[in-house]
Amino acid sequence: MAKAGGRRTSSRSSEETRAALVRAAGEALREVGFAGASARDIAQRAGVNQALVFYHFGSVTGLQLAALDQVSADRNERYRTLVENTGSLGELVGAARSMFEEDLDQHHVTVLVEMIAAAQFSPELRPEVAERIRPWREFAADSIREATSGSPAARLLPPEEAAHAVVALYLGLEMLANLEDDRAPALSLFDRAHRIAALYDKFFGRRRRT
Amino acid sequence: MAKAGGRRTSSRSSEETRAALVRAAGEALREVGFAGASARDIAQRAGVNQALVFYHFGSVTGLQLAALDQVSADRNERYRTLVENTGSLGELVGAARSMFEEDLDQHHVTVLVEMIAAAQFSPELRPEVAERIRPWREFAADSIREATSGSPAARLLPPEEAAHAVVALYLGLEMLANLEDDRAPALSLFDRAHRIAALYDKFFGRRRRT
DNA sequence: GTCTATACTTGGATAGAC
DNA sequence: GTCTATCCAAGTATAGAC
Repeated sequence: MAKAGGRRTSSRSSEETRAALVRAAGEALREVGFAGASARDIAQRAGVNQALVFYHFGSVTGLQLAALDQVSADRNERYRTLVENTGSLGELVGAARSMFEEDLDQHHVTVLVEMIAAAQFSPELRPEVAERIRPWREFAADSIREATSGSPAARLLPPEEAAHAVVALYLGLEMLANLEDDRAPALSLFDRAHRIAALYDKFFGRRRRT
Repeated sequence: MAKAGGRRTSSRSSEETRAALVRAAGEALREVGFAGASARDIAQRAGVNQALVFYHFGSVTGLQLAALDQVSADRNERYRTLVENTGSLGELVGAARSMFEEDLDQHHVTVLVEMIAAAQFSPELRPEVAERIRPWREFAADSIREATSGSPAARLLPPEEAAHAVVALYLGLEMLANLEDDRAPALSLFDRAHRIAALYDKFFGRRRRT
């Protein structure tokens, strides 16, 4: 409240510094991983002093979590806009393929995997990371539910369970693609899935409420 | 050759020391992760001096790779014995479920995930880790190929591609189960798959060459 | 809020005695 | 082959000046 009105030249930072640090932390996680994303490394990327990491975020992991937050929020928004324009299961798979490549190109999932791997051995980090994955699964469940509503598919495999599998598969495929530096196997799988989904759409579905 | 015959009391180690270190490295990877598996930590678990890590394996990562080697070999053998007794797709899925729980209980896949996550940012580690994953995928492909031979399934999704998906899914499910400390969603998926596989067996398959 | 300086810790790696 | 001792690098975190 008292901040908005007053002097501008001197207090030109704080919020900006925090943002720069979060941004730099994300970059560091993408480029040098969890282990390499030290306070010194991140601060240098942000062009600020190392001590500010602790002043603003308490600890390095605190900052890393903030970075994960941002990546999660960005990705969720992006996913929503991509999926909003889909009306059939086939289109949904197509959107997933786009997301997959985009995530590979920009190493978004790398950040996630790094944090998950690290959280495995940090009791205080694990719940935090788990919390940030939940939106992914809920979003997947919603998308699947909508695309298969009114068809027998939901009886064979409920959307919530399908979503769990989809998220796990997505993570695994990204890991393998990064590890082997080859996205072809994954893309080929998306194409298979697309064909099957199109077949599915032919029999059921495809009733948009315009 | 010259070693087997001679004195026993003094040279009682070397090979044993190496084995103890490899074993301890695996334990460390399971319990404290890649970052926590330092030369000092591992040496203490093995009950030997820290310097021996470098004498025998050149570097810590060298030792960690040796540990991954051992885990990979152990797991592959175990998988083979489990799958050997399966003749249908349903039984294959059942075996996979057993492996999944066993891997969760003993944190075998954790080791793998830690190494994959670390390899992402280590140009010399990446090919090594990738090399050690290949057997997994080949084994999965063989199993699937055999269980679906002579059926139209292979046309819809070739065994090699299915294997890629299975390995990715398996990795992802283990990661999520560890992260959320809840294996129920994954087990429920295995049960769904089992039901579908049983259905599949009813229509095709089930011709053992006894 | 931001910087400099510094205390403290941990870990990789090697030299040299045994 | 194994141990002790040690060097050096890098990292977290804090105190205190600006």
